[in-house]
Amino acid sequence: MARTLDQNLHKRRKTQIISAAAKCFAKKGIHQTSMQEICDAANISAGALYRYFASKDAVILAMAESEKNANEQLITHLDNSVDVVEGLCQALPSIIAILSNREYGRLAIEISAETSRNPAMAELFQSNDTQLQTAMIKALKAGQKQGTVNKDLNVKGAVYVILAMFDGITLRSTSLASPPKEKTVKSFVYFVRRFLAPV
Amino acid sequence: MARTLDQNLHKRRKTQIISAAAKCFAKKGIHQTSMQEICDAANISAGALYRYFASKDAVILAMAESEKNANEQLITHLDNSVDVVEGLCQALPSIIAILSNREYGRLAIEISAETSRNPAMAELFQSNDTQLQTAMIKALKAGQKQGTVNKDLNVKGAVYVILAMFDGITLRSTSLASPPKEKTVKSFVYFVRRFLAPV
Amino acid sequence: MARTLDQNLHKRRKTQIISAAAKCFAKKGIHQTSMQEICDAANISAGALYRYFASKDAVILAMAESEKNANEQLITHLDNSVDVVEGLCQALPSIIAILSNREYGRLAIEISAETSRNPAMAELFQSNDTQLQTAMIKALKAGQKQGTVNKDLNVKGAVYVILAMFDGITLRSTSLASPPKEKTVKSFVYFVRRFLAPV
Amino acid sequence: MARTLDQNLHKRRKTQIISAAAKCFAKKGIHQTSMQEICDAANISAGALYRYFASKDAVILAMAESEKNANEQLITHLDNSVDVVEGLCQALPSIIAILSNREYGRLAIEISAETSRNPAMAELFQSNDTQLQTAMIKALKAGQKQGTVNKDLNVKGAVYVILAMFDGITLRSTSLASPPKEKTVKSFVYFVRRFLAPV
DNA sequence: TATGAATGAGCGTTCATTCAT
DNA sequence: TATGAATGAACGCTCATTCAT
Repeated sequence: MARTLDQNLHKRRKTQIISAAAKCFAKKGIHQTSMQEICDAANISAGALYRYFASKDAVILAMAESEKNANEQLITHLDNSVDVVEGLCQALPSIIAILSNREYGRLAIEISAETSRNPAMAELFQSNDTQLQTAMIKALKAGQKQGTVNKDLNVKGAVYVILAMFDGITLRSTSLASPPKEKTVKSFVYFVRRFLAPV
Repeated sequence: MARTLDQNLHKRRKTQIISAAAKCFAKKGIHQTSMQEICDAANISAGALYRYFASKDAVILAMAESEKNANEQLITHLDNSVDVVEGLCQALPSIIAILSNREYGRLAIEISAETSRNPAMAELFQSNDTQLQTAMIKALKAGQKQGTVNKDLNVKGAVYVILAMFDGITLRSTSLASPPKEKTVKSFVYFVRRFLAPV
Repeated sequence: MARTLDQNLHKRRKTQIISAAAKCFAKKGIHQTSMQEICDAANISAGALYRYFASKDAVILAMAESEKNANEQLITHLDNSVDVVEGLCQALPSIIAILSNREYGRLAIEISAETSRNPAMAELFQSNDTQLQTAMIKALKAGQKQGTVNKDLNVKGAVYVILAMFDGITLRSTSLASPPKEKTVKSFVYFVRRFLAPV
Repeated sequence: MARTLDQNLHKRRKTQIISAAAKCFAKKGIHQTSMQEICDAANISAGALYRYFASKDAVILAMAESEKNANEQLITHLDNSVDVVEGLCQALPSIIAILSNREYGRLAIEISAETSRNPAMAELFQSNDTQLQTAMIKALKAGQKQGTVNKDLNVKGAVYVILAMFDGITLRSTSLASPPKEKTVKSFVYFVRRFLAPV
């Protein structure tokens, strides 16, 4: 019982720290955020933070790990759709909404930047991405068998194109002043349908 | 005359510093690069650097400014093509090659990250992007008149989609272990043609 | 009775903490050892430790106190010998063995270093040393009466010389890679006999 | 010229830092002295100190290196004496005076403590000691040939005994309240003569 | 104009000690 | 009594920036 409480507390504290860190990182960038700022945001002392994370790098990594939820949502969505293309097209507005969320986007870019220099982050990113790719490839191949996806499509290439598009949406909507407008979203839907659906 | 020489020297020194900074930023990230590292890479003393740039932020901004060349190349290319779609499709492999260049990509991401927090950077990014958007919109509209571009296309949306794709390529090829393979490039070409060309 | 048990427990806990501390101090040095390390070595919580010792300084002092056993052994030995010189010479190999024991030596040096800065430690050291000096002086004077010790000897000075030699053995055998070899031990015996025995 | 000035400045600053550090280390102990305290004592800023020494460990090592002068003085003295034993006996009072100097002794003990845990320090100590041993062995063997040193002596062992005695003097005079008195010094002289001189 | 020594605030991290449970 | 989470000051060290030369 005490054990359970302890572990709960431990998890709660970690979550509390990670979400404080995520906010700070999104606002100021990973390397411009000091541990003290994270502590302040999480309402704990510096010493306490180090009971839960061994270093700033560990906080960064944990934050990145906790960001993979978006992917998981998308995968679940794909798995549950009867027609991949239509499923994706219907989901697209809300996917784009997530991708263009300011905090999500800034964090994604910070993580990307970190990825090219931190091996642990790179591994994490790679494995997340592979998971998403695999799920999409499976869904598209199934679609090709079903006849709901263009049979001439190079599936791997198509997945790359779509994921690049997603990443691009994230990058642009944080760098630019405003997120994609409704008309733009429609263009994305149009593109995806035209690209994936049978001719 | 002496004045001209002076100004030339001044410009050359600035360029030298900026390209040293760019290399460092790509290698270690903007905020993990110290001014001393830039000085060393540029073969200049700390005191001298500050004669050319008022602060680290000024160096960052100047570096970002110097990175807009890629855009200009693309714009020139579009202007010179008779058929936008075909022109773009032919240029695509080399565009993708540029976008997936490791140093270019890392710098682009660093700049993106900076953009969401530094107003001067944001303005710069915005203006570069608008320039590119405008050029592409113009080219696509011309194409629609010419009959080389699908008339049903929402041109602004299409441009957003294509630019997102470009940004996505950059982001993915620096975060992932390897740049897009030949087959993937073909998928991009296939997509652009299918998306833009008349039905 | 319960009281007695309690006090026994209390003493046992203290001993347990002190010997854990001694091991840590010898391994890492007093000031590079954290209270947490002592707690871990003693299998006790931080809170519990502070029920037995008021501060780290108190632990250090108690550890130093517990180290005076070596002296007591030596004193007992001297008291029991009929001929001081021969007694000492026979005991010398095992005394040297104790003095050159790595853990003992390191602790002794740590304590010495502490002694020059901590008045309580200094007092402790002084009193231990005085006790040993007194015992040796007494033994040597008795020897002079008996005729087993050189009558020309300035007893106080001789004791200083011998104790310095002991301390030197300790210092050298911890700083140097190896303890004194058998031949070296013989030299010490030769020296002591030549120094103390009647001409 | 500028070069020479620079190097002079560099050396002067290093010396200034080392002697400030030595004072601090003697007063408070190596690990209880903060870099800030050294900076304050040397009248420079933290940043400046790190231009001259890469780390606290580097300062400690340099300080230890600068302490080997005492040895060198002794070696020179031995080399210049016609009769080793008499030379040593005459030098003994001033050697003991050096060894019992408060700052020298405290530093020596700090260095000893450090030696058992820091490989670089151990190597330094070892090499200094070997140098001194070698010089003394050479001098004693020459003495044996000359007839001024007891021929039965195991020279290596004798050197060990004498050096242990020196170290012991250092250790005792810092731990104890007072340095050895004149009578004690006489005992040392008596011992050395009796130990080394021919029977 | 160029140099590089100097500054000092601020960084990530540790640890003796306290105290709610 | 025992626990171990929490504190916060202080640590070793870095770095953007300044300025005497």
